[in-house]
Amino acid sequence: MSEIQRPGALYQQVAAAIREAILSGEFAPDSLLPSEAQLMTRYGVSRPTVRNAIAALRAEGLIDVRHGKGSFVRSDGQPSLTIERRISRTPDGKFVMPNGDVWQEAEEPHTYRTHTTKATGRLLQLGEEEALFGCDRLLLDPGTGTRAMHRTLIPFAVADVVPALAEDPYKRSGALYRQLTEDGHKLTWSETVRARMPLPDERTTLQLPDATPILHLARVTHDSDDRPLILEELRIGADRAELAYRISADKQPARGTRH
Amino acid sequence: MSEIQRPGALYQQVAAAIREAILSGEFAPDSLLPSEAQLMTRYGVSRPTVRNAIAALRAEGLIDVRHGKGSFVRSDGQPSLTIERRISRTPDGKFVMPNGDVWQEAEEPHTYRTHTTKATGRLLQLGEEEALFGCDRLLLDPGTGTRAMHRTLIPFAVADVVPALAEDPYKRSGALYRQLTEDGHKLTWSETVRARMPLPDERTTLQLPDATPILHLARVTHDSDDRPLILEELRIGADRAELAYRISADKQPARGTRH
DNA sequence: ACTCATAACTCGTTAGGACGAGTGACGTCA
DNA sequence: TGACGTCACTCGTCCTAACGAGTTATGAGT
Repeated sequence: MSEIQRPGALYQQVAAAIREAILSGEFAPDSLLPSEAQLMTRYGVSRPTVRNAIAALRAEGLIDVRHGKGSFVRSDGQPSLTIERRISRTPDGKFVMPNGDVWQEAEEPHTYRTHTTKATGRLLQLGEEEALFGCDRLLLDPGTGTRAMHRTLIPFAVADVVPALAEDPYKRSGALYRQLTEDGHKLTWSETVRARMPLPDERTTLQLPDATPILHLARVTHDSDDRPLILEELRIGADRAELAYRISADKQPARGTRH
Repeated sequence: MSEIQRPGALYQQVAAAIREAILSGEFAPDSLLPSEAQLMTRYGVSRPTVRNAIAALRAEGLIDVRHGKGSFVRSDGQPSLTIERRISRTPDGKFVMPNGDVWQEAEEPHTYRTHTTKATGRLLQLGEEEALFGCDRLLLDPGTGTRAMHRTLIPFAVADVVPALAEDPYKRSGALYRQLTEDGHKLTWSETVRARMPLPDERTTLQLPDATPILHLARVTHDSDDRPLILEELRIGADRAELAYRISADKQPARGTRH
């Protein structure tokens, strides 16, 4: 029967006590926490209060709760998959996507036609409602079981001008890059990284645990004249994967980047 | 009185109905949702059920709830701050950190001495319990009000060998890089990006809304012989900031990256 | 017209109760 | 011995009830 007094609401005091016990190591990772009934008597509170405290800890990603079994301290293990966001070429000029070979396609790719949104239009330097080729892939890393959602978007307007893209806009990235390079294009890439909570369909598709954000990457392939050719998006659970970049120190002065 | 029947629990059906209404535009961003009492009569359920549904939508980051006012549709605005993770040099060799000038120090830096953990030791290619200089900064972007937590870690063992670091390990990054370069070091950088839910102290320090993950960056500065010199960590709320990288296509074959 | 107390709304917290559903151990029966 | 059903334990869902606390509009009083 621990005494609690500190700050604010009862359930927050209970949550703080449990959190402290976890972070101090009293409850080891993967170990079973006391049941709701035990916590009720231990802190002298009602079940809603205990459940409220547990809900707070779940939202922090500190514990996992399994129906019929109990609450477990989540092991804050490192991500098991490091995704190198780099593009390499073998001496004979062939593109090699780091990690590109480990990804399998868990389903048949889904190809479709769509239009730019405000967000995708901005990245492709287009207005809204511009026509696009779209291709969605569900990728799977058999080694770790990690899943990722991949999307390729190519504007009609670009495919009209670039034969390599009109031929088959639904190729995989490495094939597209190679084709473009063979046609004489000098490619550059820029990538933005964001994180957010998953929508329900992303949560089920990626098989994410509670309180797990997703990393959302947007990679734009540019031509030598800085015209955007391809937009690729990758969504992946942040519990299993991390991104790795090599940072280059170029000789040009930095430009302003706020927008 | 909308009818609901679909899947699983009652509160999930209610949550799905509200979510659908939001995503379909029936409830515009920043608009006020019906109150709990109204939702109770509208769906014919009790208050706990309504609150459970609302809690689910909060955890998804879809709505914000303000005590005494109501629930509001969160505007899924783009991040207002794009952080260029690039290192540039002016023609005379001076380092320029993109965005480096916009950051102010919201507090006096906190310097201390600590030891490697399993995670930081791995990045610095050291064992555990190796002595480190530490410096924590709370950064502030006055333009957007965005806050970020920055940490610099330098091993004693490195400072012993590299005079530029022993002199003052608590300088800001740009000054450290310049000093090292003047001393003849050829620097390279690698960076890993992860996302996770914030701990309570991070949540308050960074002033984060509900269901907002943080982006966690770890940048390692390497010497020309690939020895790690400096580890920098940056933690920032994913609601306000995104990261931008330029991806280089180098000529070397890719190495395996799984670990 | 202005000030300020009150009322009426909002969500937040806590309690108590009841039943459903997943899990695993135990014991019975074949 | 083995299969299987029961039971006790876990968390999940749903309800009623009451009060606290923040916000805003209303209206009375000055």
